[in-house]
Amino acid sequence: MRSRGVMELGLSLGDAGTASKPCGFMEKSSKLSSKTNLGFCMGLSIGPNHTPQEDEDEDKEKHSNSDHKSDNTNTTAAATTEANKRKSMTVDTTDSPIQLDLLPNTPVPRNQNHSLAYLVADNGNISRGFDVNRFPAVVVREDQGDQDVAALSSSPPNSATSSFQMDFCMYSSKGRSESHNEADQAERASSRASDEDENGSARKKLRLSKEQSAFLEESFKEHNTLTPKQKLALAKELNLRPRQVEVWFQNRRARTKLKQTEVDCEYLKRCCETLTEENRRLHKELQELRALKTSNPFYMQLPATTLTMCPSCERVATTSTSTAAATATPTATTTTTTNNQNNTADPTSKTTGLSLSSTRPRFYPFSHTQTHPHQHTA
DNA sequence: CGGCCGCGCGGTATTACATCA
DNA sequence: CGTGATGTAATACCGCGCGGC
Repeated sequence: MRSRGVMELGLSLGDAGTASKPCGFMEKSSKLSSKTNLGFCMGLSIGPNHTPQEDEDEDKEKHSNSDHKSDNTNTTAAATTEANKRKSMTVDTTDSPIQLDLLPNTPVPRNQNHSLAYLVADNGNISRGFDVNRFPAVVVREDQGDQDVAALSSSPPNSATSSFQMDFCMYSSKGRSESHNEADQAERASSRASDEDENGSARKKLRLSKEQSAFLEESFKEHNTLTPKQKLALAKELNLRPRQVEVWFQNRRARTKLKQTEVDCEYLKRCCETLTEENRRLHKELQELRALKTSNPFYMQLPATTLTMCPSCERVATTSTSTAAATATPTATTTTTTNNQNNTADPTSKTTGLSLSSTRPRFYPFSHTQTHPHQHTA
């Protein structure tokens, strides 16, 4: 992991990025599955079982072969080659467990028009839908002559999303908006499918299920960047492609940063307002003192230390030796005791690491006296 | 030292969904 | 209630820079 982009403003978003427990998300699978009717209870993986070492090897292999390369490809030729690679990879069943959704409740299938023939629920219902975000259609569908799959598979070889368009599988959509009924979703899915029939290059981008998002969120709380191993494990756990997991984390980091920037902007805005107000107050105070000087020359003959400023609350106060002056000029002292609300919660002093203290007097020859115009609770 | 590779980030396009008139 | 316009969030991609090898 790099440290380059880590919270340049020195802010922390709570859990994000604080934990360093490796593969913490691995511990969450059971938890998540139990609390959210996560659908994938069983996987019929055609490939061998994976040990961590195998995952690592697989990771290496994928990186040497992988879809990731295309993201950094600058030439069209290379992109085309990579797209072809990816397309061919979708036939590889190693990473393509057939998922059986065992949810008792029957959620709304998202893409009902995609074949449901392979879906088995524990109550015996044949139901569910395919999630185009999941496993490769070719594995189970192409030999069925499914026209949707045929349409999907007809993506241009140079389409950067060709493999993605073929990624789908059964899934539970229980968490999705309940405002959409089955017919709705089927209709929309059908619409999408027909769009693809017309234009095979249409990008297929469907939202992750709530379960998937929640799981990713939990993982993000554990660590906001992923090692290749973690990425692989997450992808397997959620039945997503590693690239999807990677992209999700990238976007999640971007969202975090954006939100933090907004918070910082608010902070700075308030600081600016506070300082403006303080500046105005000080100007006013200065004018009053000047007026006092001209109207009451004797006042200025008092010792210089009679007007001091409290370093903690930054109010001008009069000492016992200036009682007469204070009494004579109640306006001045009243004005200067205008409370600075930010003393107890200086917005710049917390997580931002920003400090406006340099804009304020740092040292005052101040000593609290009995005539201090206010009380400190500290 | 330069090239390659992997990765993160900023920017942006695209899509899905929500809200409102 | 249905529908189109609009806004927002989510997902995905591209290009670039950086650091390690």
